[in-house]
Amino acid sequence: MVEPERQRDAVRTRAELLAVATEVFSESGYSGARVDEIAERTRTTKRMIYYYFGGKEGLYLAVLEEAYRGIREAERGLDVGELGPLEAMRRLAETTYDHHVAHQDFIRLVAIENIHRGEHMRRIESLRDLGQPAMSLVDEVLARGRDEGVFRADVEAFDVHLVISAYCVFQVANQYTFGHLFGRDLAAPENAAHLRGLIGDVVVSWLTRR
Amino acid sequence: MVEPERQRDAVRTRAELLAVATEVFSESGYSGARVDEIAERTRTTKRMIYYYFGGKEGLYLAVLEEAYRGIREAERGLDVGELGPLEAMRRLAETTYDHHVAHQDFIRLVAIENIHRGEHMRRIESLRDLGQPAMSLVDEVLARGRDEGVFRADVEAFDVHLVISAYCVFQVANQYTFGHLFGRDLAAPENAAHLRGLIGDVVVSWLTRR
DNA sequence: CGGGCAATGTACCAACCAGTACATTGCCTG
DNA sequence: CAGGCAATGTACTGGTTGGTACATTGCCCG
Repeated sequence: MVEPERQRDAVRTRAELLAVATEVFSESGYSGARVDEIAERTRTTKRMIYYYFGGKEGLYLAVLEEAYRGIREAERGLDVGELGPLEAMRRLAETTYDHHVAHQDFIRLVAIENIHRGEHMRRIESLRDLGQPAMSLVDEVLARGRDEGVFRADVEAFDVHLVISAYCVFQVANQYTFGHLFGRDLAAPENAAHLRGLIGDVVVSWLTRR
Repeated sequence: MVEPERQRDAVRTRAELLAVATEVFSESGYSGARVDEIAERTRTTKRMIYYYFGGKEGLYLAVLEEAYRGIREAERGLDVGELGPLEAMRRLAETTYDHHVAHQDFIRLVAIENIHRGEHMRRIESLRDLGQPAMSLVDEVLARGRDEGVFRADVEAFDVHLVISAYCVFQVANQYTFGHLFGRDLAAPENAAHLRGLIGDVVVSWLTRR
């Protein structure tokens, strides 16, 4: 049964504002984003931004929180339980790569938030220690590999997660400057397979005990 | 002989504007930066920004060009000729780490430029293929290691440079969000030695032939 | 040493932009 | 079905901000 297209729908209005705001903030940064532009791209008006989110900053906070929530959701879908530690770790790294490439808006929001030294993020309670689940997954695979004697024992999960994140975030976040400096396009489809395999290789050969 | 403090000094005025603008743009981003604030932090007035740089964007372009020029200068100081390929590569990675930690303003400018999809950078002729020198250094060490049989032969200099850059840039560029998500401070001095050694370990164990 | 121009300062403007006062309308509940 | 409130629209504002018109001043060169 399709819902009748109501003229008034608080949920839809709020959701639409949030979706458009995510786009605009991610395109232009916090200061660069225009409240009027966000409203214009919506079926509603600027007035509603103030009604639902209090103001530009409140809207940005909601965008940030929602974006992180979405990422956490996506992370939950990952399961490497049936693989051996070596292949599991490779899968982890390469899936993280895919994941980042598929969520460029989110990476851009994170970059923007870092420009502002994380001052907004710090005020969102639900984001505290949000990284834990992702790191637990790494830790699990790492521990399994250590027990089986295939991984070296002197590396922490945090370090592994850091190396993987750094590589995958950089791909997206710095694609324009890095690409220009070296005359290569990190986002070009023909490079994807190689770049994807690269982080797998790096992590596996780093962790493999010899 | 100390120069007399002249009241008028085109060179000094221009340089001061550029230095302050670098700070302000790096602190607040392109849209967030205020022309008036830049002028206020200077011994001169806003008028001079338009006199020397044409406008806000011209000033930003000059900041970007100058920042990249400074980095290229710094890179030239690096010499790993007397070291064996293994130690040279480690030195390369760890020095890059030091270098990025020491030039956070620059990393922030790069992040800002990426938010704007590199549209300003593309218009600066002197930045075309500026990455070449840095990559040549990596290539040299890599080739030496391959010849001596200590490095694997299936990795390109570009890939190595990418992995190192990604890790080092991430440390600085994402310190706020990553630090908050995991309750760790990437910039804390007590973590520096470990984080520095980490990228050395990763690169060396990745490249080492077994 | 004085004319002329580079360099600088002051005061101002018009557009922009986040935010709001006030009116209105549709939907749900009793 | 009607009354009340959540939800929405319109029109406006005051401060901000990039940019400029016009005046002035100090330095260098002939």
